[in-house]
Amino acid sequence: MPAFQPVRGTHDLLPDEQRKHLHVIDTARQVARGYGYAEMSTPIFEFTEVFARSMGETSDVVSKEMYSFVDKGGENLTLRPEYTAGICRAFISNGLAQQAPFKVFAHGPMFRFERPQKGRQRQFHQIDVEVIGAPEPEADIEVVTLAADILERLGLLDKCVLEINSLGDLDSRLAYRRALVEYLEGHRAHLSEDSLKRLERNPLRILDSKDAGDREVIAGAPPMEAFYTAAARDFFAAVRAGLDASGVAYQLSPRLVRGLDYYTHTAFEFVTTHLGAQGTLIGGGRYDGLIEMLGGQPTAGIGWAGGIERLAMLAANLPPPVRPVALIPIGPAAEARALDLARALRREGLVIELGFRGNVGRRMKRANRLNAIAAVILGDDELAKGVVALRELDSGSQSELPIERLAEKLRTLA
RNA sequence: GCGGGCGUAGCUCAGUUGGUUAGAGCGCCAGAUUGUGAUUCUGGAUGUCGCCGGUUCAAAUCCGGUCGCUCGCCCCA
Repeated sequence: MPAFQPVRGTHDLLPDEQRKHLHVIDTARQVARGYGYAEMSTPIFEFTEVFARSMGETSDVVSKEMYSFVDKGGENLTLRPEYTAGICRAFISNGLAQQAPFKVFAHGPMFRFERPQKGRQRQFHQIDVEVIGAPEPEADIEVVTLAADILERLGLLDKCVLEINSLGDLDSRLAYRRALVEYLEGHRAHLSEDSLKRLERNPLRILDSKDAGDREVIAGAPPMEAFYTAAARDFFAAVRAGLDASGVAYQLSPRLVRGLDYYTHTAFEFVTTHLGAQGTLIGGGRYDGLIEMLGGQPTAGIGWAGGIERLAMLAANLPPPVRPVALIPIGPAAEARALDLARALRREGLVIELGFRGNVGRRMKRANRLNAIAAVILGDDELAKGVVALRELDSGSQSELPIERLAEKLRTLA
């Protein structure tokens, strides 16, 4: 029988990899807490409509990348491809409008049926931050600053660039879209095949194209900012002023657009050149129309998501794994005593590893492999004297000490 | 969905114009050391050469298909 492999685009998070993920999550959680964001989770699947309505039926994610299925009750469900829609759904279903501005941090697995690539898997993981019920530019500033602080703590801020843009409010956006389509229609002959398709579904994305021919056409396109309403222009100016005041460096990217339909006003990405083609570490923006699209009262919102795999690949400052203390009993009497001793030491907060089998040599070898800081050897001789032999594995020095002083001594080593 | 590269031991990889029993390093196991790791020395085990088919006297090697990985397009975190 052939051995099973993990499903394409999925990966096991073995302890080493899991440790990196936890480092990213813990760092983000701590920084978010400092900003007053509480942690929450939503279910991994939702009614398909939650995503279809919010992200837009024509977006690539909804139209061809969702893991959708009909459950045994006949419900149309989808494994979440992103976090924002689910959190907004939760905001509505739990009647959280009273708590606005509702500020949360979340993390978890996401699912998209895409061709796997470096930094792109079918099951991947995100950290996520949302602020719902805050129409003020201060929310944009806070959310972006929070992202920058997380990146800094991970040692990544100097490896990426913050690009920001404003898509304007709904009126600005519709007016600009009309003007852009009109301009692009006049240059059809010079557009790439991909962009011709985008012209129908999501013309703004053409601004983002990497194709050389497209870029020439785009260079002559009307600028988005010319279509901002006065309110949209003021809003964006306030956001930029706030980032300046916070000392967060950014680059204006007039052609930055995002792939999901719900974005308005501020759009931003922290982009790195260290990861190949999938260079967005954190991306997000404002989604003032989204809650309403999902059936709630008109409510402003802004947030972002960061790819944990991508962040983990680059993150520095990874704390080293905890070094255990190996407890090595010799003989039946000592083994019985060791069970009790191990529990007592763990209650003291120490990390105790009991090898389950083998002679002293084998257990010492295992202790070494686990990078144990010390081995505590407990045999009949020691038992009779009420002591243990303590061997510090880095130096190799060994000494005897009374068993009741062991916890205290081990704490000084760790 | 489209294009390029790659699949040999647990890991990283070598393997000549197709030619006998497929190799190295690391790791693993055992012994030197039956109450002491790491270091040193000695010995040992481990392969459906991704899979299926074809060419050939002969295939890890050439050809086709397939699955997987990987890089890019696309998309996005």
